[in-house]
Amino acid sequence: MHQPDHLKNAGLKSTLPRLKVLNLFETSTERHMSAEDVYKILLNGGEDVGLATVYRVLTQFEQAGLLVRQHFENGKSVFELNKGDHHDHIVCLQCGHVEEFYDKAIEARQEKVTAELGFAIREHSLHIYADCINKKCPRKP
Amino acid sequence: MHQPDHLKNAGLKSTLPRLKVLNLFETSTERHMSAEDVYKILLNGGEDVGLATVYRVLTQFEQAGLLVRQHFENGKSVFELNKGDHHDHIVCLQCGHVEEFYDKAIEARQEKVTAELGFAIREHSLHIYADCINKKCPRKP
DNA sequence: ATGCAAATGATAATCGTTCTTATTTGCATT
DNA sequence: AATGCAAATAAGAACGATTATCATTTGCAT
Ligand SMILES: [Mn+2]
Ligand SMILES: [Mn+2]
Ligand SMILES: [Zn+2]
Ligand SMILES: [Zn+2]
Repeated sequence: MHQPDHLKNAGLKSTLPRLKVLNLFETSTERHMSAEDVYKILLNGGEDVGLATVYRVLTQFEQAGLLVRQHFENGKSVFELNKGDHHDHIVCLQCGHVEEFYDKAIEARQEKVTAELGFAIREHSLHIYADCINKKCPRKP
Repeated sequence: MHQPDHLKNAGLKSTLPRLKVLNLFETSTERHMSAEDVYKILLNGGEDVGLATVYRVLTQFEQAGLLVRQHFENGKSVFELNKGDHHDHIVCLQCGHVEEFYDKAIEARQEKVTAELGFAIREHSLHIYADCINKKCPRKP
């Protein structure tokens, strides 16, 4: 789907580390990954990159609009491929599984409430923390 | 409003640092303050406490239900007096001003959406980032 | 093939927060 | 009011996530 061109278009040279990181996001089953996640997965896959480079590249991809950054409550930034949409997140408190959702009614009410209070809305984050009733919830630490 | 008894009731000895911190939250015009905020305000007011103590006390107050912790996007924890309610936040991107709101419709939709996806909702955070149209928005750095 | 700006990666530094530990304090008991 | 002691404090070390520094390497236009 994404090709090296995407990097060029974003004004980024298509270097090995950047291609590795982009490829990981395109092929991984995990949509939401932290810098540490990316670093470890690449290392385990025999691809070695520097941790500092991973951080740098993730930020560049965010600025280029390739990735979107999320701030969950565990203190670390999590990134995901930019699908061009907007969605909110449900995070399982037991296994960390992340589910995405979009609710038109919620979005509309946010606009309304914010406008009524005299603000011009720019962005928002709605994070729901829950227990997934999934029988296979693996209770990841 | 709160008295030393509140500390005792929470199983906390009424020590000087704890009384200072509690009093600050009760009298400050700023409802939402970080550990660093509390520490600096007390110091400027001639009350000296250790920064580590501020962190410890804030966490204890949170556990005792006296304070509520918020995670905004700047990476630092922010605390506010527990009014016993639930509310969400609008943060001005220009001046940092925090406005509180509660919208029954949003809360209801969250329950519904989450249940439909097979989760049992525990908590959530909704943070709206906006520009306040306030003429006196002081554009704090 | 050559040159060079841009990118990398090892490491140091920073920031918010927590931990460690010697000292002090609240407070119940004489 | 003096004593005893568990609990709390404060200074600084330690920590985890992230960013900055800078010598070396790489992509890529010539
Ligand atoms: Mn997502
Ligand atoms: Mn609030
Ligand atoms: Zn789960
Ligand atoms: Zn403002």
